Amino acid sequence: MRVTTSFPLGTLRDTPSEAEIISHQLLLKAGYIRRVNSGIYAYMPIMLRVIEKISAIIERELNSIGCTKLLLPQLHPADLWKKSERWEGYTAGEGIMFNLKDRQGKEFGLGPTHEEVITSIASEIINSYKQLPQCFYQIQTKFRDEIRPRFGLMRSREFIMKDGYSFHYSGKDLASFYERMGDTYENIFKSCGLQTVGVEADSGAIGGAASKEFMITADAGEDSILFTQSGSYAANIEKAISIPSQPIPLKDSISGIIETPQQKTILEVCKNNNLDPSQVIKVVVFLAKFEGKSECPILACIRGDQHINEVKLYNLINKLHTPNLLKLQKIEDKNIIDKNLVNFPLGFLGPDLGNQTIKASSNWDKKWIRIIDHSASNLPKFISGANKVDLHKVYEEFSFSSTEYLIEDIRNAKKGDKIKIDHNEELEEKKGIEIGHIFQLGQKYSEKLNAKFSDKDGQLKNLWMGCYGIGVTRIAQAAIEQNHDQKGICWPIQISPFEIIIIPTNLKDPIQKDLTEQIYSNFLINKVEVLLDDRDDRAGVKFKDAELIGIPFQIIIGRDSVNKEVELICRKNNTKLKISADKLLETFISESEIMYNKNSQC
RNA sequence: CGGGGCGUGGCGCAGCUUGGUAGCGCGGGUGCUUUGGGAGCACUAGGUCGCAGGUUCGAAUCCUGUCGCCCCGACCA
Repeated sequence: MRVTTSFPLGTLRDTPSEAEIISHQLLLKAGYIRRVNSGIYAYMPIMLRVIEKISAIIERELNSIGCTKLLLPQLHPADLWKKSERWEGYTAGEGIMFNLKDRQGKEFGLGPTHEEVITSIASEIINSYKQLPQCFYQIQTKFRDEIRPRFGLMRSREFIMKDGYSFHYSGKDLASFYERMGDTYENIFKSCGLQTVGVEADSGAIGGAASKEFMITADAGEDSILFTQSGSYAANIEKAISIPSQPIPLKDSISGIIETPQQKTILEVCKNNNLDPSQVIKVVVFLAKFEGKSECPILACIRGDQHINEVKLYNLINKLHTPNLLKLQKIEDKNIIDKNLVNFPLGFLGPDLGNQTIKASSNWDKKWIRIIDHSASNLPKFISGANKVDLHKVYEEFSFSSTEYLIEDIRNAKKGDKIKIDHNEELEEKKGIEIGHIFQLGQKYSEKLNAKFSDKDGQLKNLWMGCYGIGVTRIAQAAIEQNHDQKGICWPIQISPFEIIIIPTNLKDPIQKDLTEQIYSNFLINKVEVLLDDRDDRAGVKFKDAELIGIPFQIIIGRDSVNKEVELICRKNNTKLKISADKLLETFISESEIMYNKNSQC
């Protein structure tokens, strides 16, 4: 490709002010993407090459384990989503599915994910266990009406994703395929030249049993991951399970009511009364809103030095109740409290708060759902609110197991926690960018969409399903977050738009020009992905642009052309090799091979 | 949705307090010079100052409304 005639670069001198994180700034400045609207981007030619590189790697690896590529529609009829009971959750309120009506008033959604569509189609073509297992995938634009799009392609409203769906005759077959897919994902990311970590994950709105996320570690990441140094454990903080530190026992001498005027937080209570947070149980109130408008108030209790994990709490409540849980929110708003609760001493709540605090006129359920975390359930003696303003009290021999309390894990694991009692390894924390996620869906969708097959015994059974996503455009940006320097992008060669860029420093010099053309055509003939910067610009401009766009190798053709000598430069570590033009191709091939094999090290 | 910030040429910004011919740097075009690290000189094109009302002889500037974007949070794959 020639910059002047077929491949305009569109680099910018200044960084557009809208970009905050480095990878987003570089994508814009180096001319890879242009913003069209909030969370909507055009992929420029140079970006498309990166996308196609990543896609090709994904296709190669998935095909190697027998997956089949197809292309599904983006307009999804509402009926399908109503069958899976996701329509309301995905469109109402803060749902993320764009939706619209056709000229006849029929409702449609723009596909944010494709479980419904693929399941309904698979059920039509899969009749017998003999056709199983089967895995279909596509690489296509997804639409999500994110509440707040941000960081360029990291969280955009329109993005390219590889999504795959597998079908099985048993949970066991699904589980083994899921493991295989996990290995394939590792290969894909390694083939892209990326460092990733696989972590246990919450399965979120997609639902299902096991799920694993693949993260690129980077400070700009939106997720927190907890892991042990040895690699024996790694999980998203939403899912991570650990052992909390030991509580400090309360003194025997303390008992009865404690006056705590204006002390509404754990910290204030501890500071003023010489207590440790681990001696306190905090009571947090939530409201669960279910599909069909029913609402239940929740008392969630946890040791004072720990934090409630709202994802765990959400999943727990969703599991316990039949209508789908739409929303879980903390009750803090005074208007809501006044309307639904009476004698409600917020800030001084204890675990024995009575059901009579819920007003008869409220449309809430008239009974608190009571949940306590393991960290607090067996404290023999603890401090908590006395259910009266400005008072706390010492609870002794309060038994959660004999009351209406559910004892569950609703706690955020944290840095420094141990993962096993007899083990000294402590959890560490890092930020990560989620680029892949695999799920064992089980039979959730096949049940709802009536997707059945005949088993060996002739009985109709629900298909077992898995689903597997990779954020293609997100990988591209995350790769930059992981591979850049002060000058610009340093692509891993595996996903770089070109392998090499030729920079003639002065095209008016006929010797340089001839040598440039000769080298360029030689590279083309030998199928090297080469970009020729044939602009009539000063050398400095071309050097800067080449560094900015981040192609791993540069050939500088300059003064030494008279002697048929050029320079070969490695973008990443800036090594320069002065070399005869005759040996250029073979040197490049061996150098680039090293780079391909060594995961983008020169 | 709550809080904060910003809308002025392709990009980055000044001008607004105190109303009076719409500016600067970069980028674009033409010409000459220059040519290994974002060149110099000269000429040049390009803007309904987000939009709509209002105040005024006169509004980028003041007032009201509205739309959009960015950041933090809430929320969410």
